[in-house]
Amino acid sequence: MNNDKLRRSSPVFPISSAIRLTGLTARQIRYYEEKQLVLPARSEGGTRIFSMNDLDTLLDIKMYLEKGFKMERISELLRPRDESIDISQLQARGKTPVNRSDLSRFFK
DNA sequence: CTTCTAACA
DNA sequence: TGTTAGTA
Repeated sequence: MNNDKLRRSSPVFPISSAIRLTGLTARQIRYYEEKQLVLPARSEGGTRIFSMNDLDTLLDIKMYLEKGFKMERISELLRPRDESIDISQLQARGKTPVNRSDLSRFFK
């Protein structure tokens, strides 16, 4: 359903949650935002609010960096996640959407 | 919590 | 290039 897409893109987590859930540092997360790899929303006070999609993206960034990918390459791999792009469009491009909102990803 | 600058390998 | 310390 479309409700899933909405829930997954709803900004709800503060950076402290993102830090604990991804194992990244605040600086790393801000650095990735600076590189446009993640685009968290902002609260009224100016703090970052992450959606589940953002957290998934951060986990992917972490995984790809461990595999030695350049960030430039990672941003290419992550681009298809934009909500403006439909799954059918992804398939037309020969790219497979990753399972999202799988909480087991946050634990090892 | 934020932003910014400078520094390191 | 990716990350960090120190700062305000």
